[in-house]
Amino acid sequence: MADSRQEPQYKDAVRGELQLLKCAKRLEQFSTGRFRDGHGGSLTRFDVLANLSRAPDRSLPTSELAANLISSQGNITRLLDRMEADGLIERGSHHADRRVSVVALTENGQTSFENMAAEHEHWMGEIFGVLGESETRQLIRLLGKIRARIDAIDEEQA
Amino acid sequence: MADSRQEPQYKDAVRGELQLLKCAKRLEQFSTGRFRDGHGGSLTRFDVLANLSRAPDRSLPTSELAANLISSQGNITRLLDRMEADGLIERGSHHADRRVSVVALTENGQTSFENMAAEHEHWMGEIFGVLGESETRQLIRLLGKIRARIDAIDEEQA
DNA sequence: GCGATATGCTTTACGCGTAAACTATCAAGG
DNA sequence: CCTTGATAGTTTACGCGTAAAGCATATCGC
Repeated sequence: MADSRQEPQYKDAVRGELQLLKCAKRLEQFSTGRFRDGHGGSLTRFDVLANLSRAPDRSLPTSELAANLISSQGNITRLLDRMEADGLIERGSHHADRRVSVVALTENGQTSFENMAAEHEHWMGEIFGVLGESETRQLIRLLGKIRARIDAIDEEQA
Repeated sequence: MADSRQEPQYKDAVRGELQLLKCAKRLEQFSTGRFRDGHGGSLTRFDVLANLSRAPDRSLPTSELAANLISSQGNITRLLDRMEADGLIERGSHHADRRVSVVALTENGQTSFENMAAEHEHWMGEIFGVLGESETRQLIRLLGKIRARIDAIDEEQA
């Protein structure tokens, strides 16, 4: 901080950030838009369904969902409220710990998820097809490095 | 759609999407968090200030701002309401067309922007420093291809 | 001119993100 | 026991995104 020299790299860094954010926003817009038009869903709802569908008995405590989605606890509550109202999930109680509420996929939620997943995979294939396999893996690798770096910086500060 | 063959590429495509979205969300979280702690701002507010700062006389009609930010007109109104309340911008009227409201940076907004910009550049340098120059450019290139592909697909459908 | 239409912005209703305060429950140590 | 502290969820207040309806003003074709 004492030394405020301008490394040439910095300009590309800001360009990189912009490109990254815009690209992600565009992608999210694309997916959410398609989900909205087809089913009632959004990308986040899809993510919830995907997590539940992968879970051992298609159910998870709320807190584990919150950990997988990058979203705060408080938000999950309302999200699940709406999804429960739409009949995609059900909330039950944990046998041993009365604090936790267990979220389970309904039949309806499961089939809804399967339809969405198939479409979603198709779209992503169309989009990432523009990069070859090796470029896609390259992209994944670079993004991973960025993410790890951010995590590291945040930990330093803490 | 008739042919639902599973190309091996598809799996990497979905992985790529996830990685992209998570990385971007993480980055936005990082920047917004730092801006919030330091100044009152957020990444979006910063973007508004940046656009105004680059404009010929530090002012732009609302509609042009809306075009540069990826955000709907309706949202801009409230965003500018808050920023005006915070004394960062001022709204005036257009000399010829009484429909348009012209947004201008205040002194306060300009200095606030300069501080934010310096910090922001520093953070991005720290983060993207983990990639070399060539990898950063590579990342920018790949993201550009993805974005162009999405635009192309959307246009096809339209 | 003047009605139809387009444009710029605001308003409204809502989805989804955060942080922070609150409630209920559980687990541990005196 | 029973306080003390951690943990699971909910609630609240708010920022910021969308779409759609509404209002004022311009503009175009008659």
